[in-house]
Order: sequence, then structure tokens, then C-alpha cells
Amino acid sequence: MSRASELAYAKIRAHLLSGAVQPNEQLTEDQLAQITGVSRTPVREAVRRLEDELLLVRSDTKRLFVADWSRDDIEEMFALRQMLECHAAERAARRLSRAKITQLEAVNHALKDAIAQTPPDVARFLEANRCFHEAIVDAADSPRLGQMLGRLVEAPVVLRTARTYSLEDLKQSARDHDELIAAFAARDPDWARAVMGSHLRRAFHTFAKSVGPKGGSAGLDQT
Amino acid sequence: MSRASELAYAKIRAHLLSGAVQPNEQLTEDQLAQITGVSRTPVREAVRRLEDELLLVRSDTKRLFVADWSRDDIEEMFALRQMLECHAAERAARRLSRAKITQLEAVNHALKDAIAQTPPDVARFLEANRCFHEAIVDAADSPRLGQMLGRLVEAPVVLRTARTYSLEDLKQSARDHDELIAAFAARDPDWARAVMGSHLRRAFHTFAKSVGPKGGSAGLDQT
DNA sequence: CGGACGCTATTTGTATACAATAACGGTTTG
DNA sequence: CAAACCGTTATTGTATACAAATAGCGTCCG
Repeated sequence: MSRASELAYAKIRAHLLSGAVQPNEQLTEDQLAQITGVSRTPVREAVRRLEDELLLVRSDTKRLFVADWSRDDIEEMFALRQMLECHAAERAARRLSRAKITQLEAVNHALKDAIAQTPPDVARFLEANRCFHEAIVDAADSPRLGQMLGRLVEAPVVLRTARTYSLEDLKQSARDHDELIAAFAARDPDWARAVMGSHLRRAFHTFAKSVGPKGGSAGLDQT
Repeated sequence: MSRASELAYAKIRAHLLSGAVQPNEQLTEDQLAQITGVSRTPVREAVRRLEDELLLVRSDTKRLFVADWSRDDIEEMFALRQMLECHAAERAARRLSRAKITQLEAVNHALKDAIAQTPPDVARFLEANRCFHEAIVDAADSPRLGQMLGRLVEAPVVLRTARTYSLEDLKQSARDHDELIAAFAARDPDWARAVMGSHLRRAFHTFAKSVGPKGGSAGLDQT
């Protein structure tokens, strides 16, 4: 994307995740234009992307509001991500070159380094983790799949989840990645799918524990 | 969407599917604005949607081209649709009210009527079919899932596929729908998923047969 | 003759002014 | 007192003018 439009997207997104706004709060394009320092034209483009990611929603009369994510919404989001990313892992297992697998190993090595710090460097962990999963989706070589997962992974919940990881959770993630790499090296799509499935399903339960039992809006509220 | 923007979307889409343009042909926003009779602003919004649906693509320098769908792209598109719509069927089986199931029966009745014509009324069949599947996705009650499937089903290939249906194919579709309804009535998610899976997979093979063996661009070319 | 440079024309990106539409509030009327 | 109507204000949608970036082409220099 172009400069102003990309800037607007980043700033609005940061604004939403910062907690400066409440779920269901109304926003106007003018406000956002002021906040971002660009005109409404690129703001509207940024807003469209954020609507795609369901961070913003429009009322029936086109007015703009901060989205409210229910616990069910989030659960469904995890389910979709699992479904799509398992598929990606399966395809990747058939396509990954030896060189790419080596790259994955390097990324997971960096991830382990981040964990080995005291205290663990969560930011670096997240970045390495993102990079690892992105490489797999890339290797799946399906534009649409990549597009869909791109939108899901942008979801705010993913960010919040990792904050609640315990050290043991982080280590288990690294082990999952190791096993994924093994499945790729063995060119075993079924194995890769299965590992990815349990990897992501565990992430969901980690999240579920951290937000407590069912019911209520678990989205962007800063409790 | 708003009037001009929606109009632009519809006109551009029709223009693409009409065969007046070739895959990889360049388009400009100005051209499209002239064709649609609105200014570039709503055209840009329409173009963004068509990019989402991968009917249009942008070069690395933001220039706009008609997308070229390879046979592999289409195969992957079917696979994704199958994955998502099976999931939708599963969720729908848990949620569909008796009243909604009755509505599905009515829709499928209309579909059978369309088939019973001599010759079969393919347009009405397609409309009823779209309606049937849409109702299921609706019942799945997952905004993201709906969004994703919306984009996939918009894909041009779906339209072309039905043109090659034989009468027997059409009848089999109706039978599949009947069985889906039975699975919903029984509130059996596994059954619903399985029926949906074979239903869509068969559609893929019908398509695959019609475009011939692997290799080459099977997308928008008007052969 | 080939390749690199720079000019021009084309195309996309952004700002702004204006039009259309929807919400709000006050008033009127049954 | 409630509900519908109308004018005002707020908000989104569209057109247009202009700015930035990019491609295409001709020329100049080696």
C-alpha cells in the first residue's frame, strides 16, 4: 500500500489496540483523519481493511463502530485459523524445499533463543513465531489461503494471547515447531497437519483459560 | 455498499466475465470510470473488492491487470470452498431451526422445478442453488466464515461450471440437497459435513472434466 | 550498435469541496 | 402525553483537481 494509506492503517490499528476506545464506540472518518494526519481518502481505504479484519464494523446505515468480539467470535476465529493453517501445513509438507526447511530451523532456533532469555523475550518470540507460521503459509503457495490467514492472524486476540503464555507454554510451542519441521523433512502431509492442529488447538485453550469461563465479551476490553 | 460504488462493482464484474477482456490485460481506473459512468473514487472501491476476489490483480508497481486463473488456482479454490462449506454445514446442523429447515426444503423444491423444465432452466437452478448454500452459511452464524465464503463463491469459475452440468448432474445435486436436509433434520453435524463434502467434491470433478486435463490457464478465457 | 540517461506521458495516490443521506431535537397536533 | 413531522446538524459518499510515482521512448554517448 501507499504511504498515507498504510500510515493511516497502522495508526488506526494501534489506536484500537491501545485501549483508547471502547467496543461499540462510534468513530468518524474525520476523527480518524485528524488522528492519522492524512485526509479522509486514505483513511477510508485503511478503514476498509480494518473492516475486513473485523476490528471495525459498520451499522446498517454505514456508521462506523469499534467491533465487539464475543467469546464465541474468538472461538470461531481460532477454529477457522486451525482449519486453514492445517491445510497450509499439509500443502507445505508437499512443497517445502530442503533449503526452506533449513530456514525454518533457523527461525525456530531464534525463537528458542528468545525463550532462553531471563525473563523470556516475548516480543522476539512473537516475531519469530509469526515468521515461522508465515513461512509455512507461503510454502503452501495458495494466494487465497494466504489472504484469508493474513486477515485472521491480524486479529487482535492473537496479540493478547501470547502475553499470557507461561514459560512452559513457550517451550511447548518450540517443541511443536520442531516436530513440524520433522514432518516437513519426512514429507508427511498427514503428520504436519496433525501437529499443526494440536499446536493451534492448545493455543486456543491457553487463551480460553486466560479469559475465564464462557460468556461475555472477551474482545478489546482492557481488564 | 452505496449506489455508485455498487454499480461500478457490478458493471466491472460483468465486463470481466463477458470476455471483453483477456487475462493479463492491463486496465486503468480511468477506463473503468468511463465504462461504469462514475468517477474514479467509487471505481477504486469496486476495484478493491475485485482484487479481494482475485478477479483483478496489481503488479508490483500498483498497475491493474485482469487476473489469470491457472487450473491449479481453481483446484485450490474448490478445496478451500469445500473445507469452509463443510465447516458451515457442520455448524448449521447444530443451529438450524425447524422453520429454517422447512425453508431449505422449499428452496430445493424450486431447484427441482427448474430441473424439471425441458430444457432445464439453468439460470433458475443456479439461483436456487446459490440461495440454498447461502442459507446454510447464514445458519452457521459465523461472520468471518460468511465473509470468506462470500469471496470464494463470487469467483467466476462457479458460474462457468454449471453450464457444463448434465441433467444427471443437476439431479444428483438435488438429491445431495435432500440428504443435507435430512442430516440437518437429524441434527447430525458429521452427516451434514460428509454430504457437503461429497457434494462439492463432485462439483469439482464435473468442472475438471469440462476443462480437460491438467495444465494451462483455465480461467477467464472464452474457449 | 548497445546501453544508459533523461524527458514526457500515463497511471495511481491524496486532498478538498460538494452532494446525499441519516441522526438529532424541537415543535406541533391528536 | 405520545407520536409524527420538519428543519438542522453530523456523517458518509462522490467528483474533481492536483501531486507523486512509474513506464515508455527517444537521444546521446561510449
